[in-house]
Amino acid sequence: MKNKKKFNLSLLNSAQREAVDHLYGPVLILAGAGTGKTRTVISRLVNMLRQGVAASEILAVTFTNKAATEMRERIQQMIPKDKAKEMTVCTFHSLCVRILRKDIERIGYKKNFTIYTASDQVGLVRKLISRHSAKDESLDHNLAISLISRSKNKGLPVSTADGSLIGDVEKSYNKELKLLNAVDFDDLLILAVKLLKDDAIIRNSWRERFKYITVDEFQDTNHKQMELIQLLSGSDQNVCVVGDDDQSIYGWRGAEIKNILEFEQFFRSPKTITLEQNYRSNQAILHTANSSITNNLGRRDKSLWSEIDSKENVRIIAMPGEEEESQFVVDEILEMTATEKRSYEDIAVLFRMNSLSRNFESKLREYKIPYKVIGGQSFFDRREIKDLLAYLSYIKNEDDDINLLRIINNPPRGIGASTVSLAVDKSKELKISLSETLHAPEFISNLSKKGASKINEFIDLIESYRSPMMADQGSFGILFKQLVEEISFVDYLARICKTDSEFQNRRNNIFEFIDSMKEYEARGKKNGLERFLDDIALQQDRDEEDESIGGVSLITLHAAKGLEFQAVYMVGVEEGILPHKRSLEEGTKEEERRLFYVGMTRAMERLTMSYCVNRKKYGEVIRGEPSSFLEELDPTYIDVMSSDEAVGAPLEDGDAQAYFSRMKEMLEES
DNA sequence: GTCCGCGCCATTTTT
DNA sequence: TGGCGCGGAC
Repeated sequence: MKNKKKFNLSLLNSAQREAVDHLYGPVLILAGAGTGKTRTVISRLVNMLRQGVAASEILAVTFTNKAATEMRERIQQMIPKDKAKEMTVCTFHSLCVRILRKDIERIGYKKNFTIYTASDQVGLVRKLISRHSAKDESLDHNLAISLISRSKNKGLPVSTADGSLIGDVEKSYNKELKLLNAVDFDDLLILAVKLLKDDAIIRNSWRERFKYITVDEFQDTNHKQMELIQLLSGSDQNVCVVGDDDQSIYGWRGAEIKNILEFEQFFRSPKTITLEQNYRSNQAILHTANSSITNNLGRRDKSLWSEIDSKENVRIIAMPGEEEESQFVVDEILEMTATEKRSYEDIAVLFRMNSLSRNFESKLREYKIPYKVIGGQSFFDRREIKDLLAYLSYIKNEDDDINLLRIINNPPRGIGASTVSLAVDKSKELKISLSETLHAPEFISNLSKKGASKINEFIDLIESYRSPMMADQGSFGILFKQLVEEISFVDYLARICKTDSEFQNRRNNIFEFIDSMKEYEARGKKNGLERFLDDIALQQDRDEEDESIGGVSLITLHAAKGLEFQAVYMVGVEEGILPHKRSLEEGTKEEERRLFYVGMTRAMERLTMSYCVNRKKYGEVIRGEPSSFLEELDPTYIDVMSSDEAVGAPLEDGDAQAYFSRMKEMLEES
C-alpha cells in the first residue's frame, strides 16, 4: 500500500475518540471552532469501514461542494481509492438531484427538468413582476424572491390577500416554473422530501441504500433538510450530525438553529459528544472569544479550551478613520512579513460588509501586496456564458421557454420582437409551450414566408444538435463547439463588445467554457450533458484561481467560517456594523454575536480588532462608536490602544488595562 | 435593442 | 460614494 495515512486512533483526544467509536443510533457531535471536527468525522467514517460497514451504505452530506471535495480527498488519503469512491459524499442539493433525476416523474415532473439558478430566478421573477404590476406598483425582485422562498419552505403562500402583487407573482412563479419543467434550489429539497414522503417504495429503497448518514455543518440545516434526513434514516437511525450552534450564522437564509439546539426533539435519545479542546487558537484569543459567546442565551453549554500559550494579547485599536485603519493594517502586514517570516497567506482581513473591503483593496494595491478577495462574481453569471448555457439548457429541456426566449434571436437571426411576441401569445392561446408553438401550423401560417423560414431554420438548427448531444454518443463538447461556430457567436461578440480587451476577455471565457465541457466528458460519465448542466447549476463556482493564488485574504465574516489564519484583522467593529443596524431592528443580535465569535476564532496567533471613530458613510463623515460586543469581552487578555500607541508598541506588550475607562477615554480623545 | 443618465438605495449569500 | 435598475431617446 502506498503512502496511505495510517488510521491511528491514538492521535485523537478522548472526546474525539468517543465520537469515532460511537457508530450506531443518533449522534450529535458538538464540535466547537477549531476542535478537529473534520478529522474526527473522517476518522469516524473510516472506522465504519473497519467495523465492516460497506462503503456504499455510507452517505456524508455537506453544504458546499468545496467541503464535499475536501472530505472526499481526505478519505481517499486514508483508504484505497476504489473503496473511497463507493462512499456517497455530496451536498444536500446534489443528493436531491440524484433522488429526483431517478423518480421525479412520480410527482408529476419530467425527468429532464432544468435546475434554475439564482440568476435564472431573478430573470423569471422580474418578468413576472412587470407582467403583474399596475402602473403605480413596484416590487423589489430580491424581496419577492426571498418571500417566495420562505413561503415555499413553509408550505404556505406569501400573501393571504387575493390579488396582491406579491401573491400574484408568487402564484405565477410556481406555475411557470412547473410549465418550464424547471425547479429552483428550494424545489430540489422540497420535491425530494415530497417524493420520499409520498412514496414508501422509493423511500425504502433509499433507506436501504444509505444505512449510515453523516451531516456536516448541521447548525446550518433548514427545516426541509432536517425532514430529508429524518426520511432517509430508517428504523436504525444511524444518523451522525456534526456542528456548532455557536457558529450558526445563516439564520437569515432559513437555517434553523433549533435543529441543533433541540436535536433531541427530532431524534430519540441521541448520544451527545462535545469536542472542547481547541487546536487552533492560543489561550488569549480563545478566552476572549469565549467571553463573548457566553453572552448568548440560546446555546448549548460548552467551554472551549486551548493548550497553546499566547505570546501576545488580543488588541482592540481605536482608529481615527478608515484611511488610518487600512494604513495601519497594511503597515503591519509589511512588517510582519518582513520580520516574522509570515507569508501573506497567513493573514486575513475580516469585515461584516463587502463595502468595507474597498479601502483595504486599494491600500494593498498601492503597496503592491498580493491579495485575494474571497467570494466574488460567478463565472457562470457572465453574459456570454449565460447565453451559451441557455442553448444547452434548451437543447436538453425543450419546455424551457425562458432559455428559448434568451437564444431565439441571440445572435440576431431575423426573428424579431414582433414574431416572438406573436409566438408567446399563440402559446398562451393554445396552452402549449413556446417550443411547441414554433412547430404549430396555427402559428406558422400567420407568418410571412420569410418569417416562417427563419423559424424553421432555427428549429432545424436546434434539432440537428439536440439528438446527437442527448444521445450521449460522440462528444457533446465537440458538437457544442460546432454549434457555437455555426451561429458565429464569436463574431457576434466582437460586434457587441465596446473595447478589444472586453472582447478578448469574453472570447476567452467562451473557450474556457468549451474546454471545461470537454474536460468534463473526458471523465466519462453517463448522461454527460445533463450531469454537466446539473453540476454547473449546483456549483456557483468561484474563480478557482482564488484558491491557488497566494496573498492576503480579504473576506466577509460569513465567508470566513471554516477557515483559519495566523493573524486576523477584524475591521470596522463598530456599533451598527457589527452588530449590524438591521439585525438590531430584526432582533437577531445573537446571530451577530456568533458572527463576531466566528471572526475571532479564525485567528491562531494574533487577533487585532479595530473600529473607526470617524467613518465615511454614503459620502458624509459619520461618528463611529465601538461595537457593544467589545465591551462584553473579558479584559484579561486584551490591550486597548489608539492607533498611534499600537504603531510604537512591541506586539508582545501586555498589561491588562483598565478596560472600560480606557475605551471611553479613547472615544473622547478623538 | 441599446445607450445613457437620473434617482434611489445601502448585510450577510454554502446551493 | 457607488452600483444598479428603470425610463426615455436613438
